[in-house]
Amino acid sequence: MDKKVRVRYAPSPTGYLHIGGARSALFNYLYAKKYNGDFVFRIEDTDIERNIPGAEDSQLHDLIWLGIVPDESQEKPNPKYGPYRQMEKLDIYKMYAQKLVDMGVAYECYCTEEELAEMKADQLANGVKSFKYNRHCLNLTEEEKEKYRKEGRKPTIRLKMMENHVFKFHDLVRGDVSFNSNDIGDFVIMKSNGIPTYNFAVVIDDHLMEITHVLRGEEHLSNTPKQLQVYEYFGWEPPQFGHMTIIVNQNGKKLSKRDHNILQFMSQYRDLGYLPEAIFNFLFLLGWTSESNQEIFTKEEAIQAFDPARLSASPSMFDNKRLLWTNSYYIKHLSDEDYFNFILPFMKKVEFQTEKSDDELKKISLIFKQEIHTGAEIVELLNGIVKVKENLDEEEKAVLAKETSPKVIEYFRKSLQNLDEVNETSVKALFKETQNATGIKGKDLYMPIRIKLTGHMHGIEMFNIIDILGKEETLKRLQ
RNA sequence: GGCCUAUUGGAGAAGUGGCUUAACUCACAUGCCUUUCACGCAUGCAUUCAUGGGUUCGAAUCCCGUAUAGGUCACCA
Repeated sequence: MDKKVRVRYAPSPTGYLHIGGARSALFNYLYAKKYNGDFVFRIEDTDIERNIPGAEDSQLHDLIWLGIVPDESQEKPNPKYGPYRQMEKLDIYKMYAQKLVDMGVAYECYCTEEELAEMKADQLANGVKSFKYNRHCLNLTEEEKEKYRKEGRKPTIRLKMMENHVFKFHDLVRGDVSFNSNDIGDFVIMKSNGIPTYNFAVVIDDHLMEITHVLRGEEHLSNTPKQLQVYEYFGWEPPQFGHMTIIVNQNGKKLSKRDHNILQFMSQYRDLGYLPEAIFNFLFLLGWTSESNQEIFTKEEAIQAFDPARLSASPSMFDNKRLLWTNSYYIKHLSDEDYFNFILPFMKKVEFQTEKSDDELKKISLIFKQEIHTGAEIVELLNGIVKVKENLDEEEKAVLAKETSPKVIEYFRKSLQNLDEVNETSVKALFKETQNATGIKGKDLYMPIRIKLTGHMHGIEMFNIIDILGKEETLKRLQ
């Protein structure tokens, strides 16, 4: 019987859920669900200086918001596989590192940061093509070690790479990939503070947690041989790896925190009124395409369709416009009830002239359902109606200055005053009546009134504007 | 610099030797609808697959070189 599929998303709690992190979590999740496996959420918190309080909880909860719900996490531990924080397993790493030392394939290294930097500079100066640790401490005697210790030096533990050994593996995304061990220097597996490095801790964790498949960012591709070396020494079977391409911005550069054109964090999208389903769908198609050219996927459809072999091996550009399009699609297809629940918090930010009941708000919200791309847009659109734009531009002034305009406005205002009920039919009839009485029609008829009411030449239908403003405010503005 | 990877329109991309005079979606343009904008609908948008060679009856698809871009070479993950 095949092993149960187990995958993981393992962020370091150095920040909030990032768009790229969400994407790798998504693909791992899809893979697990497609094969009825488990999706594990694990914390890689070995860089104690960069950890941020609260980051691990927000990472987890933003993921859940997106619909990517872990089967195991620090909140839902399985005793067989926990703990889910690396800092809670320090003894375990220490024990495995010692095993490697005892096997003679790992050794203490007493070199200081300065000595290492000097070594690197020397190698570079002597035309060495790639920097590798020179194994200065490989065969240290007990006396030499003791001497270093007396100087106050704390050792790291380095893994001794095999000689001329080819690490070959089948990458789920890229196909067969191989590296030669000669290109890789002996790397640190335990830092001098007793905490394991990433490349060591992942291996121990993935093995202990029985992880079967690892989909991760391309930046890990060249870490893979190091990790394979650890697997090899322990005689463990490595998981299957797949390296996804990175996300780049419009300039083809890797997404960085300094990129202000692209929102980086999930919470920012939530606050702006993006729907989790839309982001899920957008992320799904960032570097992955379906055979059928389908563009809109429910979660279930995505699970069924997903195949890591169809992940693109070339960088994916983050296209804001496409995200907007996807989100507006999902907004349009919300039921009126769901739409209202989604949009209400945004509408509450608008200061209407008169108090609005939920029913009234609901009616108003529906006017914009086909139009908005994000929840936050409705605030802007409504404010454009609720507040008259103060400085008219030349074109707008010209419309009001036209000799026919005062006539239209005056007649319309008076008739409106006598109107009992304001609704679509009655307002339309009013325009008809104004047209008949003044002999003015088309743009000359509608534009002056529109500009008088909102200050804009474009916007939603007039009866809706009047409805939102209320009769009293409308009359005031027509004065 | 070493190692690894990628390169199809404005963007995401399909394409794995003949069914491709390169699908589909977004963007863009035009037209229809409409008092206007948006929505919706219709139409248009790569003689060409980074580039130079080669293999083949036939190449975007296979091979080699060149260019460009990215990743990595930490006691960061």
